Amino acid sequence: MIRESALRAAVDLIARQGFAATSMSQVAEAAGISPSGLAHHFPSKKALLGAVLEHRDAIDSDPSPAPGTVPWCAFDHLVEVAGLNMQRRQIVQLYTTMIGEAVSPDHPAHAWMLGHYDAVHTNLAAGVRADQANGHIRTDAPAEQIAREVVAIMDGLQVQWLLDESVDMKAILHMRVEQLKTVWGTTPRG
Amino acid sequence: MIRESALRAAVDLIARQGFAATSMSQVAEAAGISPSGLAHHFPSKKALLGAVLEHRDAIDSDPSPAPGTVPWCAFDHLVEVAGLNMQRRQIVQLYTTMIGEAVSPDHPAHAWMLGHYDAVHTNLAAGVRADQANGHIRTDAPAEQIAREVVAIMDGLQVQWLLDESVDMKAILHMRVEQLKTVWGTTPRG
DNA sequence: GTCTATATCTCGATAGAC
DNA sequence: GTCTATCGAGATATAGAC
Repeated sequence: MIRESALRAAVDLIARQGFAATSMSQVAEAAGISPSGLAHHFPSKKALLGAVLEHRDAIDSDPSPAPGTVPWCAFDHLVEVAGLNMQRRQIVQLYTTMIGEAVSPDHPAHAWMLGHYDAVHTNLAAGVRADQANGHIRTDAPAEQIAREVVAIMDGLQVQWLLDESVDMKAILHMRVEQLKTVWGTTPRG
Repeated sequence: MIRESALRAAVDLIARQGFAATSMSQVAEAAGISPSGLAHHFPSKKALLGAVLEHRDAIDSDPSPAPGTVPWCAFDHLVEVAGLNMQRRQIVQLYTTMIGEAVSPDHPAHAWMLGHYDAVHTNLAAGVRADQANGHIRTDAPAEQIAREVVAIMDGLQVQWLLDESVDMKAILHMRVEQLKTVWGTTPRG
């Protein structure tokens, strides 16, 4: 499918250069078609960006376990995602580049960014509160702050890993999650 | 000075839109001069970016205390910087936007970004090792990982704070640093 | 030191042939 | 569904008047 090869080209170029610095002509050339041929599938640059973000969300589809069953499961899951990310540089680079650009309220991906953070942050904070209700986490644990801190580690490590792939994102995040368990958990741990 | 008002305009625009999305004409208009007048002071867009990064580094000038005197002093200092940053949105926004763009090896600010991370990371890791030598930090503490994690928190929180200024960067970072002291410190703590 | 003027290029988007 | 052709706008950069 031509549409899909164009989408692949767009993901690659936007990941490496950012959205603002990537032109429709570049994408068309990388996909092996003319700019007008590309315009038939994606009538505007924003439409192309929308498809790219959709593609990213599909890959990152977070089948996060239901909270409340296993303590800290949302955090353990994030550690696994960090490990997966170390084998898919393109997606990490696309994400990091996108976040940097979309901080601006006028950016076409700003709404996407707000939704992304709301979803991730809400998921982690809810996980803490569910475990607090089940007695697995101390009730004086600051759910909001813990969620924000772990999301920050996840995002910040991706930047460092893009600059130096020897950075072990999974190990560092794992270390932090295990410390959270000992500091705020109620279950005795060795 | 016209050069300085142009620089202020460039900082403002690049912070809000990013470097790639900002044009020389925009900067000239915001500074109240013609594009050619701007070109006299900054002969190229890269030259303008260089001055902007220099300006940022000057403000962020990290008079980090000498390591080895007070335990965890480099980390306590970072907590203070997080507090200061909550009162200078423009600099935080410029930094975050710049990081996102400069991940690409071809970006004109890529070398600046590598130097920045090397400096910050080296500073924190050296602080840990100095405290280990003085007996304030357990010798089995992973200095590299701790440094990377704290830098990640600092960077990641700035993104979240830009989206929602009610996020207390200083409090969250402070919480983490205090936990590091209890987990890895040798000095007894209440 | 700041301007006008211009050169050269590329952008995103559209119209219409096939 | 892909192409050629073209639009108008805006980019960086340079040359030269004042």
